[in-house]
Amino acid sequence: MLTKAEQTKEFIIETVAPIFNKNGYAATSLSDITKATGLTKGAIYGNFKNKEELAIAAFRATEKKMLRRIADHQSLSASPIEQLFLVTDFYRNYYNYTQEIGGCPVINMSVDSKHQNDILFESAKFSINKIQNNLAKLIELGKEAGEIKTNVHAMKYSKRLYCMITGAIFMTHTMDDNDYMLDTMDQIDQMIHKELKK
Amino acid sequence: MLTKAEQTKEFIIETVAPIFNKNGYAATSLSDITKATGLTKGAIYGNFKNKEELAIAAFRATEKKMLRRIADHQSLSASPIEQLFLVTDFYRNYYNYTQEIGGCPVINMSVDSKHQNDILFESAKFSINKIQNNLAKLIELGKEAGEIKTNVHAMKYSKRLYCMITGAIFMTHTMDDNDYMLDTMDQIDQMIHKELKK
DNA sequence: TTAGTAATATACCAATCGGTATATTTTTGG
DNA sequence: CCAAAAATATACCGATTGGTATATTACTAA
Repeated sequence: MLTKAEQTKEFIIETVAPIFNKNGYAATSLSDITKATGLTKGAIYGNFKNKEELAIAAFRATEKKMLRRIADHQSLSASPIEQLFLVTDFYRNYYNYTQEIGGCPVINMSVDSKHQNDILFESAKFSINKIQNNLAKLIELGKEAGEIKTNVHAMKYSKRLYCMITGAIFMTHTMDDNDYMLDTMDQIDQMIHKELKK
Repeated sequence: MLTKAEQTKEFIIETVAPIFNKNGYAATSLSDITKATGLTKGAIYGNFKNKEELAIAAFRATEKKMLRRIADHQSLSASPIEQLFLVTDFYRNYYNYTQEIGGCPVINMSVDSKHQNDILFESAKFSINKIQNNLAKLIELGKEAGEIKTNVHAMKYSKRLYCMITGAIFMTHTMDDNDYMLDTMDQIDQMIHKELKK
């Protein structure tokens, strides 16, 4: 059972996460935070050392949820190559999902925190590495399962895929046009069929 | 001949443009601006209505320079398809170029201004449309010149190319790894050879 | 050279910033 | 139910924010 304090802490994080994600660190003020939560500065600073720590906690929570979503969707199949297709499938709905939380947390955080806050920037990089490693692992498992050509360079393709994905995320959000995403995911699916599949 | 006032105005823009690009709008203060220029608030506000107008002018200047650079590089060949290859060539050096000015102005501005400032956000979108239209025009000219298959959908490919490019820009800057860019440009070159070239 | 004007500097404004010390309320274990 | 402790609210802090009115300096045309 969560104590009252832990509940409050989680409530703050959940409430402010989309605000930080939308506005960025500098453009999110303590008054934005108190207004959104209905709490006072005393409550905020009783639960977090400072604004920076709260921003870090908020990003971590958003990231965790997102990675969980990918993992859950992936697990709909046990076949590695099918899981790759499930990843592109996940991103086909990514715009709809991230619109609600104020955009892609990884892209927003990277751009917002570069030149501003090393810890937050490293957090964004860490997220990217996790996702890329996940893709690379799927490719390796696909090789072991005999589904993917053994001469495929897993990390090279993983980076290539995620690079295309981030481009699609950015363009989709900037131009408010999910076709960028759909077209890119179709491209990646074709790539898997033609270049990865045995 | 530029009057003294026009010189000052241009000096301010040139000086603060990379600061806004690096830090974003909210994280750039008037004191950052006066410190960097060595001028006082009186001089700044004598030349610009407010911080927002200065940020707009700064972005426009950066964007203009960037588009000029692409155009200049493109003009090294008269052949449309060769010009497409010159575009990928341009982006192979893009990381080096944009590092100096604090990152890609289009990506930074889009992420920074979304949910914050409509004029700035529209400026970023406008830049993207310019670049995409340029690519689409090259494809159309390539068709007319008999270099590119006539059944190629120009705008569809233009969007696809720029989508991949922005992904590469983002990843390159975030991971501090130009391989993302080089690999993506190689991919695009192959795409031009296999899918566009007659 | 000078008078008028344009450009810049100075000094100031209220509002807000992130943060804290302390008072008050709420929760918790016995 | 009660006392100790934990959590939250209140009231405040100095610093900084974007912006402005006015004084001063620099430029320009006659």
